[in-house]
Amino acid sequence: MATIKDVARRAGVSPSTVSRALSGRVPVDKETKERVMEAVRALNYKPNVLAKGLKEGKTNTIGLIVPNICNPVFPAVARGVEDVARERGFTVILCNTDENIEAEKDYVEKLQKRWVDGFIFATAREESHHILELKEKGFPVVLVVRHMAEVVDAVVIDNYKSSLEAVRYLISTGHRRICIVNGDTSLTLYRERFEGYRHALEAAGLGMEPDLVLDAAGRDDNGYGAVMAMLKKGVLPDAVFATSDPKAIGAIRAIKDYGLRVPEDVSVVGFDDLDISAFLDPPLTTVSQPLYEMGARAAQRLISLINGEKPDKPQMELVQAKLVIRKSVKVRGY
Amino acid sequence: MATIKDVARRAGVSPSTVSRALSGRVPVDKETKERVMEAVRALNYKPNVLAKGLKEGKTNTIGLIVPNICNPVFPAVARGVEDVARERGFTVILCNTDENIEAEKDYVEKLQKRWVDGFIFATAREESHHILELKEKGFPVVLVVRHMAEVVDAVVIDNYKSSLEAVRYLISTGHRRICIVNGDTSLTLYRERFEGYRHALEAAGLGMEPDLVLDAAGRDDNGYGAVMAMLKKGVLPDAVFATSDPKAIGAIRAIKDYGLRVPEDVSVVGFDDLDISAFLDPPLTTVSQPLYEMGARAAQRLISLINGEKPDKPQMELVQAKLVIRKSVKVRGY
DNA sequence: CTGAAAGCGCTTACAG
DNA sequence: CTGAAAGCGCTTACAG
Repeated sequence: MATIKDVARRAGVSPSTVSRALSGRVPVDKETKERVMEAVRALNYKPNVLAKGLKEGKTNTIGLIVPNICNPVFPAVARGVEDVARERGFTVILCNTDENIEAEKDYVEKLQKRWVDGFIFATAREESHHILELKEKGFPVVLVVRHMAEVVDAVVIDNYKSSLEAVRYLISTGHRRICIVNGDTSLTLYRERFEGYRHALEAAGLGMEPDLVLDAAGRDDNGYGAVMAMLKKGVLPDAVFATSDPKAIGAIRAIKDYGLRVPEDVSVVGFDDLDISAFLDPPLTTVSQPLYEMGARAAQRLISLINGEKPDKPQMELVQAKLVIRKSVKVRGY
Repeated sequence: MATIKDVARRAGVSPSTVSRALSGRVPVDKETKERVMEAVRALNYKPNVLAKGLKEGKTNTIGLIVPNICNPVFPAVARGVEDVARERGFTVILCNTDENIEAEKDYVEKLQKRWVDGFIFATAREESHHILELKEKGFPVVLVVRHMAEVVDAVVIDNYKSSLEAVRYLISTGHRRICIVNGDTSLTLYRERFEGYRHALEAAGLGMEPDLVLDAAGRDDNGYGAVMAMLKKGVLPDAVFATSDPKAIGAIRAIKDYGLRVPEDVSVVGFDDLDISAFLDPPLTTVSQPLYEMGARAAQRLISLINGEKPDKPQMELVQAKLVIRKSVKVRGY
């Protein structure tokens, strides 16, 4: 636990000089510097980040707020964040909020007090006023996966377009009765995916059948129940568009348990492209989100903000999602 | 950004008194305390954790070191850690090391210098001398998922026993040619799982066939290739014991791609019980690891250590894993 | 180029 | 019960 004083003593200089030699921002006599470095090595000196942070008012730490790291979308995002953070000398604090805004506020308050230099939120909702407040206070904030209006920097995909494209693909392969298994529509992202679905149908002159619009909005709801209930009612779609891969997995399970085949009887398209999705039965055709890249970019952006870059206006970075075609969709010869 | 001085001024007392009123550890006049609390509220004062940490030599922060949060075993562990950490007023820093010992050492060195009060490692290997060193220095350390000899506290399952039980189940359901798809045997945990396999076969008087011992040790190797290669060689097991669920998924995919059915032709048992495993086709029979609980217990243990509890000797906490029987194993009427 | 001093925001022995 | 002082380990204007 050598301190700067120990190093100074050993190198025969003052602590100030040690500090300067280490910072590199101030000219220091070459030979002095060498002596300091020598002592640093000998003592295995590591500056105390706390003291440094207290003095400088920053800690090189960022808070990453996710709904739940167990939701398979977020590990890759977190990994992207952490990789660029580390590379730039930052450390990341992981916070799970379970979509609970009060819990999130508490967390943010706790971390904010000079603990953390900025936040990445993967939890944004329309009601997330605390995020706006942070931003207004001048606190560096960036959003990922979910965005809020245009007022806060965000790294997201174009959910509307991706969903539109996925449903168009289903239509172009001969599907006419396309069911959607949607998530929590209090989230913009799921509303956008729904709009993509709606417009794709509309553009093809297909009406939207209320019976084919399913909900799987709960925390661990993967749509199995909703799809099974639909089937049991005798409603038979020729395709299911699931707005997440877990929901696609739930839908496939329900279809099979009901005694139908995927994709021969019902095609299924997912959204996410999780690691396992290529290994499902059948391998899942799905919208691939570049989750790692989104995390990485969010971290880059945040670190720029922390380093004092003042962009004229918040920027919404769109990263490219793309439909990955595997085997869960049958080309129907209508 | 009110500081303790602002509060003191407003309450008409000294900063020392504010500090004492807030700590609760020292008697303070009731009325004075009220005035202080009043001022705290009015100013929305939050103590600066950095300053506090600098003074007290602790930060209420723990480092969680995992190989890769994208490996689906770790999110649940992380969640368990974070939940109990938060409850006890701690914050968790997430570190991914990709099994790279040098990267890990760097990380640990960086965090150690009073940044972090203790570590939870999910990355332990036999070569992890730095973990031992930390421990020897008196730094609070606990291991989770993987353990090291008996010298460091750890929260793990009995991998040998769980694996033994799984293979016994396969034997008791009439399987005779049981293939194992094993992971990286430089990890104790995979060696233990292998031993369980070996002993179960031995106890049943079944020889171990080298052709049925498969390796899927690489980072993203889920065994698809190894199983497919075996099948193509004309080696046909009646069951596959996969030592992780991702490997079970890879094995199932390979078996099906080869034109065989699961479980009619080949049964499959996994290990982990991931969230999706119940929704695979067929729903996977697998050893369920209580990952969340393991994380939670590891955090409890670590926080006890941080709070100065000095157990006579390191403790290896065994949590219970259990075989969950679903539909990927066929009872064969031999 | 370098040292002595002040200060970041707290806590805690030391007096009273 | 309470205040003034010292100190945690750094950094950085201020002199020289």
